[in-house]
Order: sequence, then C-alpha cells, then structure tokens
Amino acid sequence: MSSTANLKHIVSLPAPESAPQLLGQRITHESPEGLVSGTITEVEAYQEGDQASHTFNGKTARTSVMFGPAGQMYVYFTYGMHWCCNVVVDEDGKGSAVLIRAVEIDEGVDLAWQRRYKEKISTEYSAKRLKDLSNGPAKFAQAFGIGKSAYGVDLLTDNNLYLSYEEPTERKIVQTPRIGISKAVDVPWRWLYK
DNA sequence: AAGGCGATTGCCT
DNA sequence: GGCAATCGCCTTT
Repeated sequence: MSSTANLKHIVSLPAPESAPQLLGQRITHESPEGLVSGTITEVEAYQEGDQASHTFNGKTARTSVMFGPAGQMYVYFTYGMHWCCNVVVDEDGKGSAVLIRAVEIDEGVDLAWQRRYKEKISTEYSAKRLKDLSNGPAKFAQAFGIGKSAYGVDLLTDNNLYLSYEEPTERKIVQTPRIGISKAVDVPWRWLYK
C-alpha cells in the first residue's frame, strides 16, 4: 500500500480506532516564514453521539467540517485566545475527529520557537522551553502557525499543510481518559507515547 | 439581543 | 495547585 493509501485508511476509521494509529504520523506546515515538521505524540478521539464532542448537538457552522470527508483539518478557537487542530476521521457524514494534543518537532525548531516565545532562539537552549514548544493542543497550533485559515484544509493532498505516513514503531503507547472536559470524563480516548 | 462558558495556557503562590 | 486572560459560539430570552 502507498503512503497516501495508508493514511487514507487510517483516517477512514472510527475516531477511537483512528486516533492511536495517528500517533507517530508526521505533520508538516510549510508557510512563507518556513517549514515546521514533527511527529504526533498525543491525540484524543471525539465522535458524534459522544457527549464531549463538539458534534454532540448536531451540525453547526463551526463544526460542519467534522461531518465531511476524512482527512480535513477541523480548527476551532477556544478560551478567547487559542486555536486547536483536529484531523477529521471516519466516513463522510459522521461527526468525528481526532484532536492533535502534542507533536515532537524535529524540523523548524527555530521558527516554532519564535512563534511560541516571540523571540529568537538562543544558542543556549532551555530544556523546559524546548519541551513546552508543542506539548499541548494550542501550543502545537501556535508552534506550527495554524489558525482559522487552516479550517477545512485537506491534509492528504494540500501542498502546505499535510500529513505524511510513517511506519509504526515500537514506542510504548499509554491510553487514558481525555483531558480538560466536563462530560464523558471516564471515556478512555486519549493516547500518547509513554 | 444577551449571557455563559470552553477539547487551554502561563503565571503566581 | 489555583486562577486570570479573552472572545466566538451556542443556548436561552
């Protein structure tokens, strides 16, 4: 199977099956300022009928893309200041997506650093700040320069913002309940590398 | 037309 | 560990 076909298969699955398979996949954003790329290391699954999902109360203007074809980006704005990114998954018509909660950046660290901290990267790397670069959903969005304009972008075909397939690795995966929600708090649909 | 609140983060104690 | 910041969306009048 080709890389694109592998990805296509992964995002065609229901969210709770798709999410753990998106762990380890690569996401890249090429913007006028430069390229940032890294490995997805933490995800959460949300789907229609799931009380914690934005689609629980049906389709709205904000969530419409979640009901569309798999592989598109669902971006939402929250807490008055943060953007968060999801990969739309499952069959066309199902309101499902996988929230990208953390990415390990291995290309474009300088650019990511500038976007996050509004300053040039110093020769003396702060270990904590490096770790904090993209270890949260809104941190990832900021580090990658992703905002409203990414809404609905097809991550399987777009030339600037795209997923690329990586073979599964031996990295140990942990499964836990989702973070920061008030409904369906016991549903264990968060996956991350140990 | 108005009000409450969130799939978060960073700073303060 | 607690809490403020900040605003678009959705629900309720």
